Amino acid sequence: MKLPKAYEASNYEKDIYALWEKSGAFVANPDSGKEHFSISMPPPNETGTLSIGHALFITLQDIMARHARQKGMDVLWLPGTDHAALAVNAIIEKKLEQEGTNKHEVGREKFIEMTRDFVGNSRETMLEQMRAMGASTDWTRLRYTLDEALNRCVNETFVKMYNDGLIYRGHRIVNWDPKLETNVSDDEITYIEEKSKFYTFKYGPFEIGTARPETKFGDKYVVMHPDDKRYAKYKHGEKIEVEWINGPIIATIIKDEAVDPKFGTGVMTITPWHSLVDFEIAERHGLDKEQIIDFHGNLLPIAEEFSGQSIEEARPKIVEKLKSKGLLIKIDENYLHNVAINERGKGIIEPQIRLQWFVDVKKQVIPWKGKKLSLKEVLQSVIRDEDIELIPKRFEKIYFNWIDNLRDWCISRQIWWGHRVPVWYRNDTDGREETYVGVKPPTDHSEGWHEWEQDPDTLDTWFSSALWTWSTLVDPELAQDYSLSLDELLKRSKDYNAYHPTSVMETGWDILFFWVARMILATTYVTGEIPFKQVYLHGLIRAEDGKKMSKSRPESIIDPLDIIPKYGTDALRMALIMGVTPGNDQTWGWSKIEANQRFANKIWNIARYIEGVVGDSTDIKKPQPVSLADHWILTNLQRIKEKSTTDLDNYRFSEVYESLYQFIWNDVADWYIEASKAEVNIPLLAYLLEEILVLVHPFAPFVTETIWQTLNWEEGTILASKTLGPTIGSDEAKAKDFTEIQSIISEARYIIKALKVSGVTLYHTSDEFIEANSAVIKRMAGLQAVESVKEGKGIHLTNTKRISWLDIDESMANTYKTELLNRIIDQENMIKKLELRLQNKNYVKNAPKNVVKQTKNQIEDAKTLLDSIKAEVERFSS
RNA sequence: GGGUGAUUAGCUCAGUUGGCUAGAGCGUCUGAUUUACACUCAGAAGGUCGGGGGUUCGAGCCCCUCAUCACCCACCA
Repeated sequence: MKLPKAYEASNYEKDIYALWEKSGAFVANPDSGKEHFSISMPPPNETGTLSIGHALFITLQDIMARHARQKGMDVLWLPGTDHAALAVNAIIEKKLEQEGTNKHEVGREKFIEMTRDFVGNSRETMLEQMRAMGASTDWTRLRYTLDEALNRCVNETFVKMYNDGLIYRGHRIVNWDPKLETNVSDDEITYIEEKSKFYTFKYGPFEIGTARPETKFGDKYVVMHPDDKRYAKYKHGEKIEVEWINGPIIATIIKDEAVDPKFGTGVMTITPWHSLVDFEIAERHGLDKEQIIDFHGNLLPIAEEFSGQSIEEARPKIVEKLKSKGLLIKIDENYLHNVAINERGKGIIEPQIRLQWFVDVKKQVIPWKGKKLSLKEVLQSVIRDEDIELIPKRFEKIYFNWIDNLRDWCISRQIWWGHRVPVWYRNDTDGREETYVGVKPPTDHSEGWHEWEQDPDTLDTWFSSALWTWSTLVDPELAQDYSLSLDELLKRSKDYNAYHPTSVMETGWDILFFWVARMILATTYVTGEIPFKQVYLHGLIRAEDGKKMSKSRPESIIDPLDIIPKYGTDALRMALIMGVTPGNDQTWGWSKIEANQRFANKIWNIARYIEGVVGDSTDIKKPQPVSLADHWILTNLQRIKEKSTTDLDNYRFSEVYESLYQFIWNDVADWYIEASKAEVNIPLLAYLLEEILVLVHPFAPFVTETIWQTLNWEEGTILASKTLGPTIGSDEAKAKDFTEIQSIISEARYIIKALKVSGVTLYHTSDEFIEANSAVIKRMAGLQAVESVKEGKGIHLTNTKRISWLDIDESMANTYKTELLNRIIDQENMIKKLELRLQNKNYVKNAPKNVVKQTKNQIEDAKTLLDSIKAEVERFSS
């Protein structure tokens, strides 16, 4: 025997993966003439190692890819990694900090070099981990967001948007992170609730509230709602003199509807430089904006004596000063408010006005379905018109809500790691300035002008990931030819034409806005096509206690690399699939892993048994059903194949997994193989094994391929390349007969067990059916014998119409009699319920005919059963 | 403030457009067995599907409402 007793995953997995990779089975072939199926792998951030979340998405996508291959499609699953600008930058800066230095000391060039080394190592580790997970990706098409061709796509997109007026540079309020010294987008911010002091100050005739007195130095506008009757006597634009922190100032009255009259006193002063709402008020009325806090979080000279002090240092002193001037009215110690922090790096956000690059989401210049739409409108249109389907559908509502709140997208970042903004500036000696926006740096040197200098900023990571579905399909060779326009480049790229739009995008719902929406935005704009037809959104994997896995609780984190060597990749994959549903989080459970390690071993042992039976048989190629069990298992196989195909097409992974589990373990192992021990059909066993291996392969690729390779029934083939074929025909009536055998066996087992007897014989009165199947019944029910007699006494089987009884003394059967009496009550209740249903005229009138017919059949069956149970009880009583 | 999801067996979860007596894994209990597998087999117990109301011949599933938990978005000076 070639297969050892138990499946030890770690002995095989590496070799199996190497075999697949060498075979080229995962390499897409656009010229194959087959229907194409393509998925872009969401490129993991190059920040170290893969997590259990990555393991989940690799498993889901791998099942999709392998399933498509089994249907005979040409599959491209394109792998890649993301440079993850902000996330990586934060890691490097932290490292520098630990080494007692910072990015300014090491300089931009050295910093980027360090980062390159770091991501290079991360990348290698992560690609190995993807292989360990069994990812059937096309490694010949591996991509990286900073590849030259992808970088070109980024620049091309930027330039195209700039020329269309969709990208502009402007002084706008942004979310400034003083810690990482960059701004971040609205979506990268999270809020934490904090208790802080809320101060009320006297401001001329008004009372104003604030949690941030240190921003108030420049406040010279006092704003109230135009309809607020309390302040009707103050006119818009009216000037009043008020005593303030550093002496008297002239304040101007502004009426604006942004003020909530019910909040506090209904009056506020504004700090346009450091608050979005204030900024917008200032914009509406053309007011001055003044910076109070610098980009490191310290006060500027406007604060006079407090200049240069940090926020934390200055705040109490400022309050003290206002108090001493008699301007402090009260302090609320228990004020709850939300503090904005940067998700990466956790710096506290200080809104600041900065000169930044933005994508205009409202300008209507994108040709879409014969109209000119804005980016925002295109985003809405593709979902509303069902060009793109979100799975589950409920995320559409969340998606629309996000778009409704969408503001212009700030795409420039002040970090060093990433795609440089493709814009250059130069001055001439008279101080005039020129700007150049282009895919490649400008090369001209004009008389009287200084050299061109590139904009120091880099682009938001999501700007480059937004192009991922198509930038990865651009031919890298062609991309070096800058005489080609982007349109021509796409047109001539074979992969782009074959694989775009991609079939499905599989990713976590947590990056629906960051990534999915932005891919739609950028791709519809540049290519005129949607990036994908469907979006399958998976949930988070929570720790065993139901809480999020978090670095602050290291014990909560499950590392796939700890699990794989011990339990095997297949066990991990199936544990992740068990009970998974789109959009819902799942809780980690060790019992799932253990259950699936056992399942892999079960498959192994089924193979091992069949291997032994098949031995050196040569005619295993012509399987035909003979016994009732043969027909039954083939009928079930047929059903399971159809079901798993449609279910997988509809992304019902958990259901497919579960029905395969039941089929293999219960039907094949516990019934069919056991029955085959009484009546063997060697070619059919071999056929069945092969079919099972193919069916489970997408879920458990390693154990199935290992079995296939070890058995080596078809020299030189690999299971990963096998397609699903038609099932051998079977007779349904015979299959149904086998279920009757199952009833006989189950009932016999049950009685024997309940009465704790052994060495029992089953008698029947020359019943041909039982006679013909006596070997299977005897073996599987654990009987001494199955014999035909003219008459006799014993405990009768009630679940079958065949007259048969077990050779057990009726006096032993009191326990069983109670059981029978209970079953009589059950059956009578059931019949009553069903008859009531039939008596209901509306039911008969409205329910589908087959449902009504089913009910009638049920009643008949129940009555037959009831009669036979009653007869048995009678026998006991007499 | 607006929105979403969850609530089904002791635990973790499935349950497709409403239609057989609501399922699985783990756990529990009772037995069996040593050449496919103790990573096994046979069997059992365990659920008024969060509460209330409604629609329907029929509701775990649809509608209303309440409760608890989790999450998302917006954000107030």
